[in-house]
Amino acid sequence: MEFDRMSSAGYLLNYSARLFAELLRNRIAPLGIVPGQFPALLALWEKDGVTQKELLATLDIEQATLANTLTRMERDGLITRKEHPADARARTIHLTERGRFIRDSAYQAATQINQEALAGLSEAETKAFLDSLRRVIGRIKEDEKSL
Amino acid sequence: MEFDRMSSAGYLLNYSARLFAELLRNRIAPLGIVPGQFPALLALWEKDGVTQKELLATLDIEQATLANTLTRMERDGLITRKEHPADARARTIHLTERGRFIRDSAYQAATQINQEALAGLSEAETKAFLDSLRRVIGRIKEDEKSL
DNA sequence: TCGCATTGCATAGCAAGCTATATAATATTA
DNA sequence: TAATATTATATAGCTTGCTATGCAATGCGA
Repeated sequence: MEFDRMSSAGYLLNYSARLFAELLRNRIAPLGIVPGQFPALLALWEKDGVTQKELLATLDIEQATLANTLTRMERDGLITRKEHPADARARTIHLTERGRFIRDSAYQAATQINQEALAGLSEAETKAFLDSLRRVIGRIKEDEKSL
Repeated sequence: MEFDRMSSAGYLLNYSARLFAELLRNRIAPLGIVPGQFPALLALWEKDGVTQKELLATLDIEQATLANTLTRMERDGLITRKEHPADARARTIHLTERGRFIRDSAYQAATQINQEALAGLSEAETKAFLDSLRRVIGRIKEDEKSL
């Protein structure tokens, strides 16, 4: 009556994010990776051999979340971690051969999912949609600072 | 280079959903509730005394997720569960006084958050944005069926 | 250079989502 | 009506996010 979920940006964003994640999960399962590993993989495909701290700086998650994700990625044979040559606290993160190998298929999967999910929108609508998303994100991050 | 997160609907949706949830979490913390309880509360404020199955039918989550959320809501003193008069397998779900009491403040908090987060968009842009979200959701759910 | 602050990472513990499976009660059917 | 199927809910175990905290190594200032 008074609060319609389907008119609430917060609700719609949560729901669509879950649907997207599910789609992606199904699509990349054959590659042996899961959605939470995607951002870290993207970053490592760009630049390998970095420390956790350097990797973290390129991602929008918390340090503890990344540490746990990296542990699972190591368990799954996607990365290895070596001692840092100069700082015994740090470790450098390296893609395994498998981690490197799946790159193209993973890109393709993600690109396809985005295309399919947005297939109902025109090119102009898609542009506006992504732009609105970026502006909403920017707005919330501004807001947070002023707390 | 080849895959820019900030142009990926999936990434932007995940990120904005997390930011929204964080905002909501902070805003409703004083009420003693958390974001995951919101949809169930909305439904119960509309109609109380229902079974888990009836409640589930109005939500977009899985049965097991709801069962766990209800257990936490009971622990937190928001609901109680009574034996169903006619079916010993089922239980009816009832808001406590506290669960009923926070209704208006919770509505207000959610409404405010939506407004603030969308404050950078014009009315027309907001409309288009919500409409795109609903269309994307619809599209993915269609897709899923044909798997 | 010794002591303290900072830094890099890990761990604990929680929420909220999922799938798969268990359990008990009810309903159906041979 | 006895055996079987279905239904309502709960539980186990996983991921992905979070905050708070621990711990060891490094860096810096007196």
